[in-house]
Amino acid sequence: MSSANSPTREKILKAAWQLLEPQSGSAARMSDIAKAAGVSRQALYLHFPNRTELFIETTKHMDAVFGVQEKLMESRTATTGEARLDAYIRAWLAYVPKIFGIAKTLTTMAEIDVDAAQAWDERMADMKEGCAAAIADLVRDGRLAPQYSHQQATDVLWAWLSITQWELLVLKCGWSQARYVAHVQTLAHRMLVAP
Amino acid sequence: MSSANSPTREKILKAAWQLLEPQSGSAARMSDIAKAAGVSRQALYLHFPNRTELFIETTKHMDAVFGVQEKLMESRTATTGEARLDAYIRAWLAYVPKIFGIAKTLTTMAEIDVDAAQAWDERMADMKEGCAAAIADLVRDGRLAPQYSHQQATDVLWAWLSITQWELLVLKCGWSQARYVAHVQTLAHRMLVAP
DNA sequence: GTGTCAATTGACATTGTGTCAAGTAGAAGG
DNA sequence: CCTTCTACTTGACACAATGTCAATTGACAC
Repeated sequence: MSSANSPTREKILKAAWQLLEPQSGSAARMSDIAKAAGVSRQALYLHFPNRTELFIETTKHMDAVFGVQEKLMESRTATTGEARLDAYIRAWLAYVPKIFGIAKTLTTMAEIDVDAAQAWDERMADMKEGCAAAIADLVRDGRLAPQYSHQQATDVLWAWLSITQWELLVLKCGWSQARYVAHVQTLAHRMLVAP
Repeated sequence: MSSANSPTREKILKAAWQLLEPQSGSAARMSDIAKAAGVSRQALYLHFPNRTELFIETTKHMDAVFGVQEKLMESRTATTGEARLDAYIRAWLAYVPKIFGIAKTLTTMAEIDVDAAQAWDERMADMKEGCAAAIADLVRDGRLAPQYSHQQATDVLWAWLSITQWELLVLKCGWSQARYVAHVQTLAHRMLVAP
């Protein structure tokens, strides 16, 4: 397993990341990653116990590089609940295209692999907390639409921000990223915010 | 490949269907299906060229048993566009829980297998046609909300009716089926139908 | 009876993951 | 200069799952 930040480990993570990029078709085998990283296949197992764990660590690595947590936290600085909702939607959706490749891979693996499922669920739970916080501010301002409970509003916002939803409209229907963000924001305002 | 409706073929399809049922964890190997069907593993290859094709045929078999096409067609009999929209949403969402297991399996396989991807895409394209037809009736009645084009309205309705969206709210968030149907219908009315 | 057809049996190739053991190269330190 | 430690390589192997192949069985029809 060796030290947490060895250059070889970095090379492997970088290669995995690159191979999971949306365009490069998701069949990233251990040997592919090893070749891309310029190390032996066995070196991968010196740093990660298995394929699943390698991909989980890759997502953590991406999170660290992009500073997701920080970006999502910025939405906390908004004064009104509505502004916070907008900021959160914008910040999260800006992140989605970057993580799409690995997200798809992990969710696919989650079908069979319990660890992958758990890692993914945790990730989605984190995102949901952000949704809940934004809705909480809306409630505080007395602006949550009356037909939704706090919990239900959180649930639907979370579902609208899901990566699969982004995939359907942006990748399969060809919407632009900008149009998609505008769409979700409209949706959130019209359905969740009281007039 | 043998004849299209032999009893063995039926047994295999039934076993595959049963093993792909949502609750029974999606790891359905060829040997599992053979055992469940009470035939040898090789018998599967006498009726289906490979695992992908077996699952594709299983979905077709389910469609036939449930009579999806007919049920979805019934929404055509609605007189107003709004009624048709409601009917279509209701008919499709009633079907989703039944096909969830195989849907998940096929979409997972689609990540690696081109044939599975194509079969799934075709299925989703069929569903989208139903969306387009409902929206067309709305347009005919002059009731489509002005901010959406015909195409965009079709796209969003299609995305809302996606199986993954159902999965998020019903399976992961624990919404009841009835609440979910009501939610999507509210969404469609408030966002797509002009006041 | 004989032929035919579906199904079984058992062996095998292939691909990918993960494990293991022996060997190597280089840096650190005496 | 020599040892020793560590990270990495090499090559072999076990294992699971898909898919292929050939020989065999058994039932039914003619």
